[in-house]
Amino acid sequence: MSDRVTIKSIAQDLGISHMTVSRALTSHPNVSAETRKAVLTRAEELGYVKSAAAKAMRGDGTRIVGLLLPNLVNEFYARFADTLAAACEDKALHLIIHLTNDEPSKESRALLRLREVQAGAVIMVPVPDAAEAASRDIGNLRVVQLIRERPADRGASALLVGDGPAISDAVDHLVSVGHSLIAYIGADPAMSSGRHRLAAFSDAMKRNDRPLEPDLTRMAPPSFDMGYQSLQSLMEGGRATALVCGGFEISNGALEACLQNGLKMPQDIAFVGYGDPAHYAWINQGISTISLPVDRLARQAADVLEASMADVGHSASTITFPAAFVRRHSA
Amino acid sequence: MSDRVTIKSIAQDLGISHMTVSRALTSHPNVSAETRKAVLTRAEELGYVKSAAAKAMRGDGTRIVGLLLPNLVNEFYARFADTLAAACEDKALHLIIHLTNDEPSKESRALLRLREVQAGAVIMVPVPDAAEAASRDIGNLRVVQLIRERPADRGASALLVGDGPAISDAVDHLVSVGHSLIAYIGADPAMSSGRHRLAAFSDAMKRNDRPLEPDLTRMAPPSFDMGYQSLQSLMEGGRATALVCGGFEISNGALEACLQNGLKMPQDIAFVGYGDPAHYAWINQGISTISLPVDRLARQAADVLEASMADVGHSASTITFPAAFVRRHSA
DNA sequence: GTGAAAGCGCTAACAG
DNA sequence: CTGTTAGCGCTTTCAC
Repeated sequence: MSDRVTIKSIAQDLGISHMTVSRALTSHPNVSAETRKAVLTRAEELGYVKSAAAKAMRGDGTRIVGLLLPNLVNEFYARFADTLAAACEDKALHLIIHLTNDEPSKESRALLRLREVQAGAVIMVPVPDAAEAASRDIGNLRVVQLIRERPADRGASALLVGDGPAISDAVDHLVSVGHSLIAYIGADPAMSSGRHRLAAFSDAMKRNDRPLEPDLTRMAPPSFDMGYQSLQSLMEGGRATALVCGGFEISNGALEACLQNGLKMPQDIAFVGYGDPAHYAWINQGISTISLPVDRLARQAADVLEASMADVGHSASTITFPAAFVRRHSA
Repeated sequence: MSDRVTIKSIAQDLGISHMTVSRALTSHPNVSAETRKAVLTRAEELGYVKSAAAKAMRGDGTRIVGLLLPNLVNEFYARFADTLAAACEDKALHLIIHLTNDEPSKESRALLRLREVQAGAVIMVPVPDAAEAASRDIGNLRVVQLIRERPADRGASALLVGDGPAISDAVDHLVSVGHSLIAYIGADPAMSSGRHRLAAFSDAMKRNDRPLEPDLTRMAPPSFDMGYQSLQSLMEGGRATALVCGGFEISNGALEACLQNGLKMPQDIAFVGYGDPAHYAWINQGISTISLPVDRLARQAADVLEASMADVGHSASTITFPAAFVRRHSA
């Protein structure tokens, strides 16, 4: 009773060869209608389930894809995973999720595991301080980088966000309503995304004759805590009247700090977040933010995944989606 | 170059038998130190990764576990998945996530896929209207039911939430501040969780001499939309002065409706949500809610998972975690 | 200390 | 239309 039901056991049960069973089950033409019916019926009764392991070993490929994210708590990542998982459901793909917590060692282990189960492709948010090792970890996996780009990984596709114009809009807006001491908290420039966002902010400030002040900028590996702490230290400085965030976690952390400190936005500080979780619209009569097209990113990711599962030739592509400055009450 | 690196290819490369390679790689005693070293070095150089498929086919078991959730957008599910995924990371388990959207057909397909890849166990939030078919779908998977209980699935463990006392506390509180027309929106009683929550609400009302009014209760399969619509129709009725929600999605939907309608809480309506997403604390000066111990649930889930992977004997257990009424500003 | 054979479940390639 | 053989990558069992 507890033995696995295989094509052989079905064949034995029916007194035929296992090949006939295999053919019947795979809709192969060369099987008589009645044999097929008998097989199908018996398979159903016995609760036959084909072995993915056996298929994989024959080189037919698993339909496993990996998703590496820092976490699932941040709503951006959660929404991305949600949409991607739904798409995988449709495309009959198995989605294995690994959380890296932005730690290189976890990223390495996750990639290794994925290779063990012969995942065909992986969508990943590369961890910030990518050691050289990373490119070795990917082996023959098709890689799609999300949000952040790690040029070292050759042959990887990338799904990025063009947030320069949105950040620029945010700064222009802040200046237009009278701010001149605008602070910025962002990822450290080691990452492409960190560099680009900082550059966009810096350029916009310069254009408005407000050159970057080290005193008003905070850069480090991005995290909720980093955002929280940075805001605290900024407030201790006592100069900033406005803030632009350059990262999801950072934004949530800084916002939490503002709320806990009872800061009125935009009176005490004009706040521009990063990413647009559903609840931002309802906090403090609306948090202004840089909004990213999560769903489009995820759907595109699903398409890229499927394409890279099918194609034999690497066709690394980089697609950039535009972000937008959404003005609400906090700035 | 693109051929898979196997113990055979390493063996050939080194001019030895693949068995020796296997032994070297598995720390078997009977291998000379220098052979082992040579093998290890070469394997590293070639980027050898052991085939999970081959191991699985030998009956060694994959370390795959499944997680079936309605979605990942609701913060409760996202947090649960996050904590569980982190725990799986530690336990070297592969976590495959399937979203059911509370549709029976998706649940069936997800379970089938999981059986194909020989997942050892699955944690699932059973979909509401479980046809009889469901129990057939689980095959030889170890099942851990989360939040909702489907008694039909024999031998399944369950991780439930004891929210009766918390719901009771919420009602008592509402009555104590003068409410008598208290509405309830919850899952339909077909599900155990729906029944229990309704019973708790009903009992508490009775105890306070406020028998249940059909006019003020809404029950249906739980979803964001259902919560949203139910609140609208409740408001059209114009009688309710307070509301208790009996479900995650319902709570979010009803809250969205309140906010969009510009309802002041608790003045226009005293609102008690269900589940405690981080942002509830910051919306409308704080949303009162029934708070669930997500992290404890997830950690327990991970432990149960690991236990059921190891054990041969089914030891179905049911564990109930207590919920709590968290009073904030909205009620 | 090392190797050869067998078999896990499945299908492509040949026989009949 | 149906059956036999072989082999995917790995480890267990039994030689040497």
